Amino acid sequence: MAGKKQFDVATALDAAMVQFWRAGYADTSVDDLSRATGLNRSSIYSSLGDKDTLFLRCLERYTTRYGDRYDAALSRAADRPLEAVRAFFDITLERIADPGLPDGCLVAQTVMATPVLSANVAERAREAIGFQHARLRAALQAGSLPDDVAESFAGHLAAVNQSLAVMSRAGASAEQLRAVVDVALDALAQTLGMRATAGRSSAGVQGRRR
Amino acid sequence: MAGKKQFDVATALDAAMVQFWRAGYADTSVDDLSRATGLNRSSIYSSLGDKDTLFLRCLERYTTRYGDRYDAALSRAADRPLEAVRAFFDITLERIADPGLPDGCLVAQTVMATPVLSANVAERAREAIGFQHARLRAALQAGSLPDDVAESFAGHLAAVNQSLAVMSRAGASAEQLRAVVDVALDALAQTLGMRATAGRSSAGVQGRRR
DNA sequence: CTCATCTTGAACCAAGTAGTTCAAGATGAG
DNA sequence: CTCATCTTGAACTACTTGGTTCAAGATGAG
Repeated sequence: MAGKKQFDVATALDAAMVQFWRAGYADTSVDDLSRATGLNRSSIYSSLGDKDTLFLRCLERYTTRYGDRYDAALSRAADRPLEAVRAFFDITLERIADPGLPDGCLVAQTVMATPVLSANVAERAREAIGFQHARLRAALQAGSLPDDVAESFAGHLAAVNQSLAVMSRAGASAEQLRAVVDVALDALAQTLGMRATAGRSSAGVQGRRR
Repeated sequence: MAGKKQFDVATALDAAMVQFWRAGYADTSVDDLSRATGLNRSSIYSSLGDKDTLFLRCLERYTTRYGDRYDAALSRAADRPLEAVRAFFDITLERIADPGLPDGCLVAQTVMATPVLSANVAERAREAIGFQHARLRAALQAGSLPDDVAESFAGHLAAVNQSLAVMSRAGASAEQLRAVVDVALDALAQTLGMRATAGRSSAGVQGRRR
């Protein structure tokens, strides 16, 4: 298997991303990456870069992939802000429920390791959290919330979203995570001036599509 | 400095705890611990145990220390549930604001590293989160919230508390963290049947005592 | 077939890792 | 002063880490 052909870089990047996502930067050796991607050490080095740059590429891959989905979920915020935010959290909940993907969140994982990571990596992770906050604020503003309320609520929702990463790693069930989100959604429904419950249905085990 | 005298084990444990807290298990070498405690490698090994047991001792130290404070804060939940929960979050916010202590939270840090930690350690960290949930639930029940509401709200508040660890590592300011908490407190005030705002004052830079 | 191209496995290196041992020295109790 | 006790620094082992190099081989294009 050599010659002109090449392995699928996208697949390899996904595998590396999942490895970093699961174990974090410090706890994944280049050997781990080799095993995860099925690529040789030298192949990784030559075509994926060293550990640091590879991690950066994985982080970027992660943030743009899910960032796009979060944006899509929030796109209907102007019409139906509550539904939009619910869809936003569904992205996270479904990702966590996906058995083919690790628990937690690459960004949360990376942010927590900030004190021992390179400056660029730490900055990128912080940036990702900032984006999350910004897109939630924009959505809430579009949903006709006053600027200051949108600001503080967006911060709260971004924090709750990150908390799901921690709680999922702590072994919380899908229902428990859903309950965490539902309380926030109820609060949002309240401040949006609605009276209907925010859909804190008995939920059941929520889908595992992805 | 030898003979019959001995160094202060408590101080050394605190130093080791802070080191683990800041950098996490994987990213602290025994050399780091030696530097942090001022103790020799062999002294650490002989009187503090190997890295794993030392970490466990630090985790225990952390959870009981702050666990006691959380309990104290929630002790007035029966009379004034809102104030009690606010005091609960103040423990966390003051800890984060303390310049002599790392950002984040040892428990959150540990939980996030669950997939690469020893089983006992991971279990201990999960347990700590469970305790947090339990003490919040008990407080809300004492505050005369229905059992099911107390249950889900406790889960939410425990999650928000953990989110502060993530957000502080992401560089959030004290005011931003306070805002995250205030939204949750507002929601709690609502479901407690109160109408007064939950004290979302303009807060100011909150104290740094301890 | 031929040859340029790419991948691979293995080896290597310097540094760091956890863990352990021990002689030398400092100290305080008697 | 004497001596048992404790700490210390250094050294050592066995292993893993990230990073790099390179000859051998497989492959496909011409």
